[in-house]
Amino acid sequence: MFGVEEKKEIVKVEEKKKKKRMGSRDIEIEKTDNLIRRQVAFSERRKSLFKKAKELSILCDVEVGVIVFSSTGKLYEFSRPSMEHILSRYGAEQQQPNAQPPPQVVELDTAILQEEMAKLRSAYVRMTGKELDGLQIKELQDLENQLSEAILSVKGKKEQVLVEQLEKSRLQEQMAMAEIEDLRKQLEEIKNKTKSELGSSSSDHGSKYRSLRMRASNC
Amino acid sequence: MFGVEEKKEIVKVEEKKKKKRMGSRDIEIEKTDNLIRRQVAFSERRKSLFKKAKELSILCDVEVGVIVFSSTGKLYEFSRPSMEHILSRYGAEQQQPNAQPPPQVVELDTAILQEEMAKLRSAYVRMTGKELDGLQIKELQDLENQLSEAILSVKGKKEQVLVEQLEKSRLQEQMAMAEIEDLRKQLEEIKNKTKSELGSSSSDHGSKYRSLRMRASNC
DNA sequence: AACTATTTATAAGA
DNA sequence: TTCTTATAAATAGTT
Repeated sequence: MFGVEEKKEIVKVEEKKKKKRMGSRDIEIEKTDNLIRRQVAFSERRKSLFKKAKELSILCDVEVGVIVFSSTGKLYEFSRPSMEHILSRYGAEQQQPNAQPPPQVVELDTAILQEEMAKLRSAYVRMTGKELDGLQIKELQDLENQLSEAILSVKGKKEQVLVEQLEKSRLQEQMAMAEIEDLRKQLEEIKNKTKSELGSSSSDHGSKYRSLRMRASNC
Repeated sequence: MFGVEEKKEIVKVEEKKKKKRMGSRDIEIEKTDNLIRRQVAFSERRKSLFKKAKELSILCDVEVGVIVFSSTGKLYEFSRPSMEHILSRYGAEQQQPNAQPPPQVVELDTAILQEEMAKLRSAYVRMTGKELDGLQIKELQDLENQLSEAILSVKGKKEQVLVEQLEKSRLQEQMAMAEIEDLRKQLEEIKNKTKSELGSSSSDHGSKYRSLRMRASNC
């Protein structure tokens, strides 16, 4: 019955009949005139904002968090999924908005540490005789000298350890020999005592301990 | 001319004429069928949401923060005033529900790095033959073998570098000799030519070049 | 990105 | 506050 053009005409006529009603947003004007209007607007717009946020999150399958503090200080919020999740992710994405001045410092430390690490690794690798390309004769000679010193030092230490172990062994050996001697004497005494008091009983014990003594003194 | 009722009728008629176009939101339906549509919708709705948030904050003089994570993980945000301020206030209002994973992670990284660093430093220092206390004979022997290999490797590299330098020097020497020979011949020609065409003029040039030739052939 | 038909959102007014 | 209503905006589906 009525096409698009006709409808547009109707709207125009109505604009003439009615005074400007404006379901409009003339954002530029801050703080709507009176307090009542502003509070109403806040209530309605807040509701709409949360509704839009919800639609966005569901329709587009994304995560949304909205926080609003009214002029009276009251908190209103919407989030999907939890605000905790949203803020956690935000905090991870950014550099932790509230608090934490160290992150920058820590990062710097890490960078420095990594640089030192690289140098140390390089020095170590060269000490193993690898990655020597690009070194000058002088540097190679220094490296060789350092390695020679190191090898001498290691050989010295090895010798020292061996000597210490030897001394330790000898000491233990001597202690063992002393104990053996002591035990032998005790046995000798008991044997003599037994011999004099009784007739003849266990007679072959002596040879056993003598052979042990001989082995010990042989070291 | 036309009242409200008439207009409503017109709309009804148009609905019959046109197929369902729906500038509608049938939120209930998740994930708009195809990907393209969803991405477009996301872009448009995100923009609108931020616009609405801005209008709310200005018009009603309130604080608003909006955080959006797209399905690809990209972060979009709007806030008035700063998000830091909003989150700080939110954190104060709540019991600080947003965690601090970053600092912990960073600290952990630093700790790990420092531990690696300590190991590497220890290995390096031992390669220089220092701080060998506490090592077993077996470990000392392994270290010595490693150092021996390293020193052989370094000596080999040194020899290689020296040989290369020597070859380079010889090549340059040969080139220099060839050039000298060439120059000598040229001079000889000029000398002969000059001698035959003119009488006697500059006579002491010959000795100079002969001495040069002798030096060159001496290498 | 631009267009169109419709649905929503919203400022005023009651 | 809440409801109504005229109008501006937003938006799904097309092109």
